[in-house]
This record gives sequence, structure tokens and C-alpha cells, in this order.
Amino acid sequence: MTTRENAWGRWVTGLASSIERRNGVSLWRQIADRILQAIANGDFAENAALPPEIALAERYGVNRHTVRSAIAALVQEGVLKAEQGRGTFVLSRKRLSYPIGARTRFSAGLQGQTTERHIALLSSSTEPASRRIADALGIAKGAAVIRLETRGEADGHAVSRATTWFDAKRFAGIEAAMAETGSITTSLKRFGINDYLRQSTVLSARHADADDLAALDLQPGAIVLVTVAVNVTLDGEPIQFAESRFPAERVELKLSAGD
Amino acid sequence: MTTRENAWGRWVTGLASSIERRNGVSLWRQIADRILQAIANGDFAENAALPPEIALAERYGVNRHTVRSAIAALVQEGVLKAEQGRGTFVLSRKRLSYPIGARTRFSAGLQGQTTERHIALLSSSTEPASRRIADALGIAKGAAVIRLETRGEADGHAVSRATTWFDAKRFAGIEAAMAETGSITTSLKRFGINDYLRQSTVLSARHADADDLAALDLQPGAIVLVTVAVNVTLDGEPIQFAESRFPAERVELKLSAGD
DNA sequence: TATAGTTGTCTATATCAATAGACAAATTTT
DNA sequence: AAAATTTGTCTATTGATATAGACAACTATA
Repeated sequence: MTTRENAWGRWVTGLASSIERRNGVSLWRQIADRILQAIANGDFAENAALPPEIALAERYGVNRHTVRSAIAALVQEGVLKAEQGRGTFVLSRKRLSYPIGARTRFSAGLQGQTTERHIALLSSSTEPASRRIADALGIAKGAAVIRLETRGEADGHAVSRATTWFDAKRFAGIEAAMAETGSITTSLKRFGINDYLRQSTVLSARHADADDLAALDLQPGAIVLVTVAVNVTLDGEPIQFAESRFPAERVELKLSAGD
Repeated sequence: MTTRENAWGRWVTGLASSIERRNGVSLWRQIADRILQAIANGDFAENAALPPEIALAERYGVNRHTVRSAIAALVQEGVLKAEQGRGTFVLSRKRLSYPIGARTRFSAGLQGQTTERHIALLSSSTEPASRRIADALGIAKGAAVIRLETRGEADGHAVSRATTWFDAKRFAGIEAAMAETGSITTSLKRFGINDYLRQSTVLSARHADADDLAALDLQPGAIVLVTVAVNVTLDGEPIQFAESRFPAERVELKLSAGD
């Protein structure tokens, strides 16, 4: 932690801070990240004005134009709105908090936080199972698996992008059911699976790739949270292997204690 | 997902791919990320040679010198080793898998994966509680809290960087105990707390800031996984508020099902 | 011992990122 | 109405990023 003002009664963020140069990440992107973070953190109320550009430039130790680049990116992203002569204002404040645990479901997860939510099936295909997927699903490497590319949406915003694999023999035609119902849980019921659990979840993070950028409507350079999960029946039979990507700037994952 | 070769029997990664330009993230940093990802994914065995620079340049659609910049960063990071005339080789392959759940502890978490592990106390201070911390700890805003800056280490590598807050009244002197024992669990026992649970954990991700870069020995532009957690006694009394940062390239978080 | 393949170094050039300063345009405050 | 504040636009300059090509240095193999 850099030496910071910490006199009693002073303003304390509780978060570390400072900007790095010649890193491979441009200053304006770093500052955009920081502003997003501050907004998600509640440092600025909704509809509140950001500090003026000159003040931000001073705070981050950069030129005003650099701050302007950061703001321009966030304006294009729909997070901020700049008005000449008045100031720059916060449009959307909160990150969605996405529960994750043994009984994680997409729709159940966001209850109360959003009004509309569903999963869109982007594409489907059949392919041979890689080692990784075969092991997870307990089938032979090279056996046919159905691959679904989906996007989760809430209130018109894309909040997740997932790639899911099923054993093609056991779940033949699940892509049609998925396209029809828009729900994996409902689709699985057609195959006699009324309940399932998340056996394991592994979390990581990385820069979003081109496909995720497009599907999630992100600015290049954005970070995605990645979960790799195996779902199993109550008997422990693996049924689904999935890699989901969440935009870190819009979504946080909340671990539910017991569930 | 971009249109990709998917003929039966062909090589299929199961992961998306492609490089974005003028994003705020330099090409060499993106490529370094991708190579790290591929290594963590097991695409390259330990000690195996990477494809030659020209092949990588072609695969990613960039100049050979750009690939060289990415490799140079990974060499400095200790992930790769380049040998003139021979090739570039993978040194460390695996990411640590860090269990996280109701009973997450630092040392218990990495059992079996590493030989040596401990927490180093970097600094401590007393400050007034911000709204966020006060709410989490159930104390008044502005009340004194003890703040600990720590670094988790395993096998000589920094694997986590945390900022922890305790109620200063209830846990006066905990920084001394922490410095002495090198363990939060042990320190808490001195205050009569023999067991505690993780009440909530919220996960997010962002670019590492300057302090985390230094403490975790990361290259600028690296991504950190962030967990914000509240620990409570078995009676539900909140005792600890913590924000931990994990280098995404070295650590993944594994959700333990029941625990 | 050649030859091919690979990493290392150098020069040159074009574009992006960042700084600097000046001033216009719009809004709010005095 | 005037002044102060704030965002918007323009020009100019510097350094980092990326491309391009040539060749040296080193290793492994035919």
C-alpha cells in the first residue's frame, strides 16, 4: 500500500490506489476501470456528478485529456453521460450480484434484482469431446457431445455468456428444447432430470476475447469472471459441463453460504 | 464464437480466441494473457517448447516482434525460459487451486499443493471505519478499526494480498499477535475465538493496482481476482472484514460444495 | 560439416497513447 | 449581465506500441 493520508477523520476509501505506466494497459483504460470500480463501490450515487475532469486528472496524476479518454469509453459503454457546461453523470450504478453455490440457477439467481431475464441460445453444434470435457462428463474422449453457446440477459443487458456441453447420446435434441424453452432447467426435465446440483465450480478471470466482447456488449480490454462448473444429478451422475463468462464491471458473484 | 474449424476429429480447444486492437490493452499484453491461459489450460506440457515465434505471430495475426514482447514479459515473470537457437520453454505449468467456502482458511486451503505457506504482515494501522466496513462489522461509522495489510505466500511465491479490518476495541493488539504468529486463526484464539465461519463472500475481478503488482510480483496489466468476505463467530457476531486479491494467472478459486 | 530452424539484435517507419496549452461552447452562479 | 465553472475541440510534441526487413548467434540435424 502506498503511503496515504490516514489522519483521523480524513477521507479513507478502504481500497488501494494508484496508476501504473508502460504496463501494456493504457492509462485511460486503467482510469476507466477505477471509475467503474468506484461507481460499483457506491462512491458516487446514481445520477450524481463525477468530479470535474481537472480534479480527476489531478487525483490520478494524469493529463486532463487522458481522463477524457477514460470518460469517453464509459460514455460509449452507457455508464456515464457527459453534458457540456454541466458535468459528467453516473447513469447505472450497481453491479448485479449473482449468487453462486450448489443450487445456482440462472433465473433463480437474479430474483428481485431485475424484472426480465432469460437465456438466449446463440448456436449449437455437435463435436467430439476433448479430454477435459470427457473427464468431466465421465465419457470417453472423442465421444460426441452437444455444445451450446448461450447468452444470459437481464433487463435487456447481457450479463453472461456461456458455453455448455452435454453427452450427445444421453441428451440428444437438447438444443431444440433449449431453443424452445429458453431454460436449461426446463430442458433437462424433458430428459427426466428434475433436480441437479453443482458438483464443482472453479473461478478465474481474464481479459474478454473478441467473441465475449461482442456478445456481452463490452468495450475491448474489459475483464470477465470465468466459472467452470460441473452439474450432476442427485445421484452424482455428471450431466453438464459449462464455462460461463461474466463481465466483471457489471456482475459480481456472491457465494451463498449453505445453499 | 467466431467461425472455427470444427470438423469431426479436428483439434478443438473448447475456448474462444482472437485478438483485439486499439482497446486500451496492448497486443503484447493480450498475447501474454493468452499464452498464460493456454499453459494453465494444459495446452503445453511442463518443460515443453512453445511453438516458434513466427508460428505464434501467424496464429495471433501479429508481427513476430509483438510476440517477442509478450514472451519477454513472461520470461521476466518466470513462466517461460527462452534459449537462443533452441526454443522457448514452459517453466511453471499449473495454477494453484484455492478452495473457498464457509470454512476457508489460508493454510488449510492449499494443503497438498505446496510445501511451505504462511502469511506475512506487511503493515498495520488504526483508522476510522468507513460506512462499508462499519456496516459489515456492525459498529458505528467512524469507530476505530485495525487495518492489516498481509501477503500470502506458498513455496516462495506470493499468491494473495489481503487487507483486513477488525474492530479496534474488541481486538486491540491483534496486529502484534499476527506479526508474531503469522496466522489470523491463531491470533483470533487469543481473543477467545476458536472457530469462525465465512458469512458471505463476494467475488469480482479487476486490473491489479500498483501496490498489488509490487506485493504479488506481477507484471503491470495483470488481473486479480477479488474476494470481499465477512467472517463471523459461530454465534453470528461479525469479527473480520477482508478484501483479498489473487493473481488470476497463478490462482484459481475452487468452490467447495458443502464445506 | 553444411544446412535448416530458432532466438537475439539492429534500423526504420507508422500509428496509438499521453502531455501540454489555448480557446470555444454551454451551463450555473454571482 | 458578468464571472466562474465545466465540457468540447483544436494543434503540437513526445514516448510507447506495432510493423517490416535484414542479419547475427546459437542449436540441432541431415
